[in-house]
Amino acid sequence: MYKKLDDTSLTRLLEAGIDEFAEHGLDKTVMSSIANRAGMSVGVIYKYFEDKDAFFLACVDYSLELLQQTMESVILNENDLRKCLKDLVADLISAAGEHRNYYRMYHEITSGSCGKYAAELAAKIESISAKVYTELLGKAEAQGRIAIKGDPRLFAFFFDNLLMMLQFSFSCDYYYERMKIYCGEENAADPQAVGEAFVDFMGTALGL
Amino acid sequence: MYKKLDDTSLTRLLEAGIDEFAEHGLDKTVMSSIANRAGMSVGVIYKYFEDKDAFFLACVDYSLELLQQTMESVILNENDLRKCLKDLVADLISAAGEHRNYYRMYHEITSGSCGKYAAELAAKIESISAKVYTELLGKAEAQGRIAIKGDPRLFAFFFDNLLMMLQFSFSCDYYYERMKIYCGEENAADPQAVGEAFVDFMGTALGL
DNA sequence: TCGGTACGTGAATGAAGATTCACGAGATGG
DNA sequence: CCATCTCGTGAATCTTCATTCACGTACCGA
Repeated sequence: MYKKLDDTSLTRLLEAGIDEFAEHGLDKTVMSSIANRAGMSVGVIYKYFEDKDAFFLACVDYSLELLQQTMESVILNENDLRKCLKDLVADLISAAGEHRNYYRMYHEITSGSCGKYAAELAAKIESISAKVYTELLGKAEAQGRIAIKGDPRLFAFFFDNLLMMLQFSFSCDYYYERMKIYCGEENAADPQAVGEAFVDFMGTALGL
Repeated sequence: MYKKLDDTSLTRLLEAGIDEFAEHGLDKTVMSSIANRAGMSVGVIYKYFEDKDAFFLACVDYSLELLQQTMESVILNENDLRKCLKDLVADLISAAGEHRNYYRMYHEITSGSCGKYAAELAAKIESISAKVYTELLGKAEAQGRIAIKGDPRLFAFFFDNLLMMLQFSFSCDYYYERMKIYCGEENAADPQAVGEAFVDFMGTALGL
């Protein structure tokens, strides 16, 4: 039963890969399960990709593209800093819930077994978020609204750390459990509430 | 060449396990390399532990014990809140550099391939840090020194998120690369400077 | 319609590594 | 000093995949 791959099939394959990798991690994922899930045969993966690692990296790229789209759709249409921040946080938190697996992929690459790609991947991902935060902080400074003590890069770093953890907390098992322990089930079940608390927290830190 | 395991040998085995797991991750670590590194034979691991997973979990427990010792040695002898915070941060950051591998183990368990242990492990680890932060926040409130808006658990959550990321940044490859990108090489090479910036940041957020 | 090519298929192959187990070296105790 | 038991050893076994490749179907151009 031969079936030619149309142009959407590659996408289907990548998505199957993302689902499997997000669920089991790079090493525990079995190539033939990915093919199964995508409704095609293992061999085809090797027609398009060098090996498992290369395929994994392609899946990472694909999920990053989607994350990037999410981020870019957020920031550009607001003037009020606080509202801007609020929207950013709300959107990212709901994206984390909706596209759980893309964030799991993101988290997966931070793990030890991707060590050899650490530098390369960090550079690739940073280019996404740095853009957003530069813009955000730029606005704030232009408005003379914020009081950052010291190196603004460190400030951006802390901010992104927090935001990243929030996203992981709503997409990865371990961090979700951790959040429940810290904040209680009620809060963990109410992403928007956590987002608002975070905006308040950042508001204070920014001296808003 | 038979050699009886004295009481320190188990420790040696666990430490070898931690080193290997921290370096390669759970799945990529090879059991016989661990035995090699510990100077004994593979078989012995299976005399003491059910299987690879069980051994890994034992290694996690052991590294958590050591992390716990670090945390407990910090907080107890200060009255001034800001100094207390400062010491905590400085100590945790240098611990992250010195006991890199314990933190890598900690990070390893957050990854997808440990999914089935997520809840169990989160509970175990939370019991360590919650104690410290409860104490810290308790002091602050007693002194009427802080102005926490909203649920204090969320505040503790954000605080720990930040601190955890700082520790990962000084111990795990990916996060270290990321920190360099955000903060520049100079800052990444100067843990104490980053720690101080963080204390300032938290100081503002706390309304100190 | 026919010959030839392109490409998906999935069973077969090979490697890697977790786990086992028959062995024998030390310990113990009489 | 011997008999017996304990327990570490590491080569052999057994599984689990990643990767390959001989095959056959669909497509294309003539």
